[in-house]
Amino acid sequence: MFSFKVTKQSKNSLARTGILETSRGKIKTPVFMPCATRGSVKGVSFEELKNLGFEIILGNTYHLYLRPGDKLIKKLGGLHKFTNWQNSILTDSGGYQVFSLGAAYKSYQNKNGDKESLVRFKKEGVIFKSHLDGSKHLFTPEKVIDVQKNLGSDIMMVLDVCTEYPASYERAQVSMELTHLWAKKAIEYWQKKRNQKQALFGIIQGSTYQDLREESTKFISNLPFDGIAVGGVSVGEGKTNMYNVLKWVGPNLPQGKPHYLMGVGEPEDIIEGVKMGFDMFDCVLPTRLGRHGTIWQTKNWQKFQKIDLRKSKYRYDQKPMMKDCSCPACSQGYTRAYISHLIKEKEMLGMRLTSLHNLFILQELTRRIREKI
RNA sequence: GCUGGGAUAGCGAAGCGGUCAAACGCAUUUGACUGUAAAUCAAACGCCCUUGUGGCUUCGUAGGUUCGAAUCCUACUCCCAGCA
Repeated sequence: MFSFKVTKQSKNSLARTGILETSRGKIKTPVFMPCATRGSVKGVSFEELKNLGFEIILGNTYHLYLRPGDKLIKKLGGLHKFTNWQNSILTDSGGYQVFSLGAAYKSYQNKNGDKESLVRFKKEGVIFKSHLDGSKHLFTPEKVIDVQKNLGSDIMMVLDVCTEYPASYERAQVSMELTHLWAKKAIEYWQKKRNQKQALFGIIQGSTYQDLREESTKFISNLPFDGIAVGGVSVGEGKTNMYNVLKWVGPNLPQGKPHYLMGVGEPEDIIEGVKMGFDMFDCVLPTRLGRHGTIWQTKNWQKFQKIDLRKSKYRYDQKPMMKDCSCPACSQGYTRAYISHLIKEKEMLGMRLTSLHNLFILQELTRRIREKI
């Protein structure tokens, strides 16, 4: 089952609160979804996620398909049973990997030292070379649904072409059109193979071009998807460009469906996204920044700043990561000095504590946003 | 005391006549990170500046050989190992 209900609409902006319901439970929106790309939110246990209040996490089709394999996961009872995470799971399609493996081809070298691309586009799908062993794989819109069915996620994403930045108009257009073709094929395939448990979201592309974004919004919104996502943002285009995209797309999204801003992000970006009518967000930043030693701080939950705990000025700093913070790390009395030491020593605990803190920040931010709306 | 081995930038450690301000690793500093090829990556790291196929001073100390020395020779100082 899948449903979405808007519970409150702000008068000042497009912001709204809602309830997303999957067969695993209800999710209050706006929501931030931590990334468990390979079936784990790096460094954080599911109990901790649950205690932080997260109701849905993200998995990745590409990664789980390669290892341990969607067939294995199916055999072991699906991703929820496999991971022991009993709340909702959204799986990304692998479209972003097409982008990130493709964009990185310039720097990729094979065994012979030659540069080669890991990705090749075709009309029916995309041929990947696994970053793990170089083996070739074909992802089609249909195949990606099959894989996500095997994973048993609650929300599936269609295969899209995540356009890199900067992209020429022609390139953005071609990518968008392929995305649309795949979206159509996906929804047709899904209608034949539909089950009652899973939902399917479409993805809008169009890079930083207003007419393309508007066209894509219309096209994707007119297909019978359960939710609408915006992709191809936070790919290096910068905040101004991204906020423009939100402005072009946000007001034109179908009101009754959940709006998902993919790959975002920074606390300020989430605030901006909510104002433009988005309900769902995901991002690797809280855990990645955390592992790299950077944490978010805020005083008023409007403006945020990052501090890098690797810096030596924190060596003697006995304050918690953030003042008056009730995250599992700060509230237990862990100091900057200690965490700084752990990070520099590459001790796992350090990364865990910073990840927990950053995840808490986003969870608390969305909670406050919901309250405010 | 004798016999070997050694002393290189913050540390470890290459180099053993020219292309050496000196590989590499660590540490340090700075920067990046937005649907995770990311517990990662990039840059700086003797001193100076007009930042360059730039200038200056370095490879235990002091001399010497050589057009040219971190690299060869001599003396000295210190370290380490074995034997007395």
